[in-house]
Amino acid sequence: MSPRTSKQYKEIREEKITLIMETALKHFANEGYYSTTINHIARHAGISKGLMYNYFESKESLLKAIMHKSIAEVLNYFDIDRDGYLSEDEFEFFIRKINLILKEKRSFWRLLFQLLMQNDVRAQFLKSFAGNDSGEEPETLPGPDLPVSQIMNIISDYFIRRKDRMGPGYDPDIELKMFLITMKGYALTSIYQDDEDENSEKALNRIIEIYK
Amino acid sequence: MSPRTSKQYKEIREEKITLIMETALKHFANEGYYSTTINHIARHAGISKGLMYNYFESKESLLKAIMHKSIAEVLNYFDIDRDGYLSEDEFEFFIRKINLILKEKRSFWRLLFQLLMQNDVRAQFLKSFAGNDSGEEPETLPGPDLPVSQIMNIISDYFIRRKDRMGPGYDPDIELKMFLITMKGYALTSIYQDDEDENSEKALNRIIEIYK
Amino acid sequence: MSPRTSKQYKEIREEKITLIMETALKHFANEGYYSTTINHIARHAGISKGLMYNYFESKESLLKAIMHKSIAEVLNYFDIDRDGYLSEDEFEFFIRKINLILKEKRSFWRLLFQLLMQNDVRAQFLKSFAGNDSGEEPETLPGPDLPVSQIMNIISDYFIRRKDRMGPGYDPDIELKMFLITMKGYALTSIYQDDEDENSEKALNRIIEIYK
Amino acid sequence: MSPRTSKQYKEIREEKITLIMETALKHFANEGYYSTTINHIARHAGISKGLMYNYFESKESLLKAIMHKSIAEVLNYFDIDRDGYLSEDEFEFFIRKINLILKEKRSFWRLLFQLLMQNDVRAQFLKSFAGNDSGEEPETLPGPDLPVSQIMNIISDYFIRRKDRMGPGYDPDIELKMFLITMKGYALTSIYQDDEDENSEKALNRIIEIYK
DNA sequence: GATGAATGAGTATTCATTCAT
DNA sequence: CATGAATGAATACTCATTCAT
Repeated sequence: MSPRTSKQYKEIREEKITLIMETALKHFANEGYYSTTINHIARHAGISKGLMYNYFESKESLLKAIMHKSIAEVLNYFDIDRDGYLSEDEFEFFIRKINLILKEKRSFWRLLFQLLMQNDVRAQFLKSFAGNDSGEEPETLPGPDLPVSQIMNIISDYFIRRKDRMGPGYDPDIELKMFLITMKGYALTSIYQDDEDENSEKALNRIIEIYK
Repeated sequence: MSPRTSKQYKEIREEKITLIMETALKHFANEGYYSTTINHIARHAGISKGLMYNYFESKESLLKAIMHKSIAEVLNYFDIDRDGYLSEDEFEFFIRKINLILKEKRSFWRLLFQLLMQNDVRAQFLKSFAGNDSGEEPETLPGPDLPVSQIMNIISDYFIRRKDRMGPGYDPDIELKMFLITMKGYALTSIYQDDEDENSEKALNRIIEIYK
Repeated sequence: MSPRTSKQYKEIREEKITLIMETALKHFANEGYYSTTINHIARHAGISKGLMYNYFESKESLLKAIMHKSIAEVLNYFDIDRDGYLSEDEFEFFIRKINLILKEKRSFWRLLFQLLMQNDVRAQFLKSFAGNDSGEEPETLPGPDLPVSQIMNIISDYFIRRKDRMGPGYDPDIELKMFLITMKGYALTSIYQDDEDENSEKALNRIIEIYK
Repeated sequence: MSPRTSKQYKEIREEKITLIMETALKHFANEGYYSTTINHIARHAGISKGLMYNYFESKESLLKAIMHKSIAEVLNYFDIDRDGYLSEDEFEFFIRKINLILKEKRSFWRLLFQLLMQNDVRAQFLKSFAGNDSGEEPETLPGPDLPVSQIMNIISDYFIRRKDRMGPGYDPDIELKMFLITMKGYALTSIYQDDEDENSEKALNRIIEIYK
């Protein structure tokens, strides 16, 4: 009956925080942020409503925490701190990585897409990301300074460099735009597809074939 | 002195119904269905809360009415009752038409995308459309018998026929899938783009170039 | 195309008033006063909502008008202005008359019973009828000075006089009370009985047999 | 510091549920179901509106819960599981018991009578009780299998057996009907009588005298 | 007289949030 | 740290009543 050490407490805390966030993310993503009640989350997480408020100030701050964390994980995944140069093989690798992360963090992506569809939320996101000349790919919430624009720059560079390999009439801006459109469509298709599809795999290969 | 004729009443009614539906659509699309209150809609439409309920049974039935009408308009636009054959030029025309309708009915598309992101709603939509082998492009609500699958078939045929013009290694299934992915990405980009972009026009031309 | 005479107008007015009151009474009685909406009444009477307000100030005043009229009719039926003496045959006649009027004005009675079950309404009724020693049989609404207590007195007298015919141990107060209880029960049974029942007839005869 | 035990929680819950139901019953009975607002109930119960909805899904379900419980209590009171035989003394006991329960559960009876006066509600009640040849004494809501018809049968038997003690010309059907009418009238009089009346007591004795 | 569109006060209901234990 | 009873502001919805035509 000795009291728990503060280390144990910390573990419990973190465990619960993770549990709450994961449960919430799943339900936010599937049933929608507004339709998901705190009660619902608490029940499915097997905890009490009150406990949630021990860890998160409000429903909205829970949402923000989830987005923060997810975005950080996604960006981490891309290991951005590199030289900023994308070789052809790295480009293919990059796309395949996106594919993986789409499947792995499907709930997050669903939630993100969902949130971006509301004007006020989208506006807030866009403010968090300067350097995005076309408003393409706004990615986050009141996040910290997130290097989305860095990624965008690297990709942009890739398409500019690619000009050398492609024939005349190649317009990097258009190709970049087409690539972004395609990836957006691919993402949307992927995260709302319930069963794995072999055609998806083939489509991904085709995308690589076209834009590599 | 004497009461209005029933024709006059009908006109008033239809005018108000249109006003309400358009106001609601705009706000549902921009602020989200759940975030938009009936009060908000009424205020912006310049009418009272009560009047809305003279014409629509509930907030949800208002939503359904909007979706019904919009879907009907969109499908009408495509003039489905043709021979079911899509020539190359018709294909281009078709894509350009989609582009126009995306811009013209932006609010509807925003709302549709938004709704489709919620599992239960999406499920309902998908049930309304049989013959859609991949679950692609589910389009409606408890709509009437809607020819979305017909359109899908016509497009599918187009890509199969295209095999003759393309070299070996051409896979109609994959090309169709790629086309759908691209159109989805294009649509998503288009309806959430605030200002018109010349690159969009060029991207559309590129899409036609690639899939024609 | 000559304008209607004021006499014709009056006829129209009275016709409509009757129509509205009868329709309202029917629905108040069957679905309850609160559950019956003005719309409902208007629709079933085949008139507009507005017209109702030409003739009645409010829903409540419509109710009061109905009760007034019905009560007047019922009292009329009893032809009170007699000598105040009830012979044995007149007593039987009186009971049979009640039976008839219960069946003829079933809707009114249903409504009356219903209203009397609400404290505030009942209180208002009781105030309208002084001279009612036991609070029994309160009968009306803000009616004019209605001779319910007169009737009560006549009946009371009847039971007192009856003492002579009955053996010792006969208590007029108790017999009166029993009679009132029985009639109340008979009324309740009668007005909520959908199909005519031969036993009802026999029960009525039994009541007469007992209390004559 | 530590949360309440689940036993404590249960107690609190049950206490509040009882409080809400009793408050609601009182007001439903006196002011009528429709005229009684949730706000009104909450205020008089000294709780918030919201709490009511923690325990009851809706106003209607609160009503149903009240009826269920009351009916169960009333039936319990009659201790139905006996031999199905009613002796003369038991019959007297039975009537006196009814008298007691009328006074003890006055609010319930008022509410019941009130509800039975609305066609749709009455219809629902009647469906809950098969085997009731005359539609007399319909007693409940979507109740469980309630032995009202059992009671009716026992009473019916009593009146049939009584034939032996009574002279010729005795008709059990009519006597039963008369008894039911009388009891209905007695009940109605009793539950809407504000002050206790010695004549009531005498009337009850008279009823026993007549039908024993 | 007659109509029904329009209003808004009132009602039931939901749900994030607080807090005593 | 943990619980769930309790709150009340916000929201959808109803319906008697008004009024321009």
